[in-house]
Amino acid sequence: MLGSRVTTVRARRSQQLSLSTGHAETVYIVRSGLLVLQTTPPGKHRQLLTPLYPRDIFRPAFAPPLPGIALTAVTPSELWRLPSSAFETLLGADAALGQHLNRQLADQHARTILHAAMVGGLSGEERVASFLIELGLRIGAPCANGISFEIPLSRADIADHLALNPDTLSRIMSRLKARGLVAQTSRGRAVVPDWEGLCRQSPLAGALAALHATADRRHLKS
Amino acid sequence: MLGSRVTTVRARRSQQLSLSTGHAETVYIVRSGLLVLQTTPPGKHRQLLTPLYPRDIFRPAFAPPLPGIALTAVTPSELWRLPSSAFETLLGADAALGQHLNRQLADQHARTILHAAMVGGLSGEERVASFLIELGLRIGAPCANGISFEIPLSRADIADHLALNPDTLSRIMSRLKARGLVAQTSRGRAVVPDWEGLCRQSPLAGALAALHATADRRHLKS
DNA sequence: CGGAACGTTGACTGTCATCAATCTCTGTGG
DNA sequence: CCACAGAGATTGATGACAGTCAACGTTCCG
Repeated sequence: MLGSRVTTVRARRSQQLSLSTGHAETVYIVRSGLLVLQTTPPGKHRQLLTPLYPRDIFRPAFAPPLPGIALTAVTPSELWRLPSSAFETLLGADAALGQHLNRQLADQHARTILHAAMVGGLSGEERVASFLIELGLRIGAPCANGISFEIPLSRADIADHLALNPDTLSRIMSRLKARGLVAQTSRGRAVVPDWEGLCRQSPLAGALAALHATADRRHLKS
Repeated sequence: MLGSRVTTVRARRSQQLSLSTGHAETVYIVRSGLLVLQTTPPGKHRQLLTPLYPRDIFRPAFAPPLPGIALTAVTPSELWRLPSSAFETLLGADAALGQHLNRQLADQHARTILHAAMVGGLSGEERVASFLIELGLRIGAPCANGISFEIPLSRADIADHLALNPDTLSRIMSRLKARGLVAQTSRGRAVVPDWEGLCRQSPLAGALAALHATADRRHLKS
C-alpha cells in the first residue's frame, strides 16, 4: 500500500545523504551497509555520533542542528527513503508493525544513551574494547582462531567515534594486541581469540550484548 | 478515553522510579519537576545520562541495561504513568497527536545525541558553559542583572552529568566567575550577566537553543 | 618504482583526576 | 542569639592519561 511512496536509495562509500530536504521531512530505513551520523564543527575534530546498522531507522529530526552535520555511508549501503507522513501512517496502521517499529526506535535511543555512557565514563582502553565488542556482536563470525570481523572504519573514523586521538588509539590497539586480546590478520580485519577476556575489559559488555546481539549471534553473548 | 489507564505519580527529591515492572512495560510522561536517568556501575562513578524535563516521555526501553540504572527525581516531580500499550494506542489514534508525540520523541533523541557530542567533543570549560546555557534556556528568567535561574542539581550531580570531577568543576566555575560570565547570588542560584558572552564559550550554543528553547523563552536565543 | 595515504612510535605538553587541607554554608540545639 | 557539627564547596600539590608534534614504517595505488 505504501510501495509507491518508498524509494530505494543506494549510497557509495563516503557519500553523504541530505538531511534537510526542506519542508517534507523524510525517513530512512537502512537495508544493508553501515552509515554514521557525523558532525564537523569548525576548528574542531569531526565526531562520529551514531552508527546505523541494517534495520535502523533514521529521521533528520534525530540529528541535533550541529554545524556540519551529515549522514555518511561508511560502506556501500542501501536504504529505503519515505516521507515522514508515510512513516507515521505505518506506525499507526498495523498494531504489530507499529509496536515493532517503536521497539526499534527505543532500541536505537538506548544505544545512543549507551554511547554517551561509554564516552563519558570509560577510559580510552575500555572504550576501544567496547567498540571491538560492538563490532564483534554486529558483524563478527566465528572462525578457527576466535571471532573474526572486518573493521569497516579507518583509524581516524574509529578515533572520532570514541572521542580519542588517532595516535592514542593506535597505542591502545598495540597494547591490546600485546596482551593477546586482539590480532590483526590483514589491514582492516581483526580476530578476537579470547572473547571473554575482551568482554572483561569493558564494564559495559553486558549492555552492549543486550543491545547489539541479534538472533543469529547469541553465541557471542557468552 | 484513556483516562482510566493513566495514573498520576508523585516523586520526592531523590526518589527512584522503578524501571523494570516485569512484563507490562510502562511509559512515563513528565508533568512537572526534573528527573534524570542515572547509572552507578560498581567501582565507577555515577553518571547522570539524561535529564527529563516537563513534557518529556520516558520508556524503560530507552534505558540501556546498565548496572544500577534508575530514573531519579532531582526535584519533586509529577508524572503520568500509562501502560505502553495505551501509549502506542495514543500514537496511532489521532494523527495530529501521534505526530506531536513522535516529534517529541525525536527531539529527545536529538538531545541525547547532542549530549554525547558535548561530552565527547568539548573541553571541561565548554561543557560547563553548555550546561549553564541549557539551564538558562530551560528554567532561566530575565532579571535586573541578566538571566537568573535556580540550579537544581548539586555540584556532584552536575559533575556526574558532564563527565567531570567535582573538584575540576569547582575550578572551572571559579574561572567563569572570575571572568564575569556567571555570578552566584545564593547557594544553588546563578545569574548570567552576559548571555551572549556565555554562548560564545560553547560551540554548541546554537544547537542547545534550538533544542531547549521553548515558545516562551525565545528571548534567550539571541 | 615512486608517491600518497595511513599507521606506528617516541618525546613533550596540557588537562583533568586524585588526595588532602581548609573554608563556607545550613540547620540544630543549648 | 550563639555555638557547634556536618555536609558540601574551594583550593593547592601532585600524578596519570591523553593530545600534539614529529619522525619513521607500511600498504596500496598508479
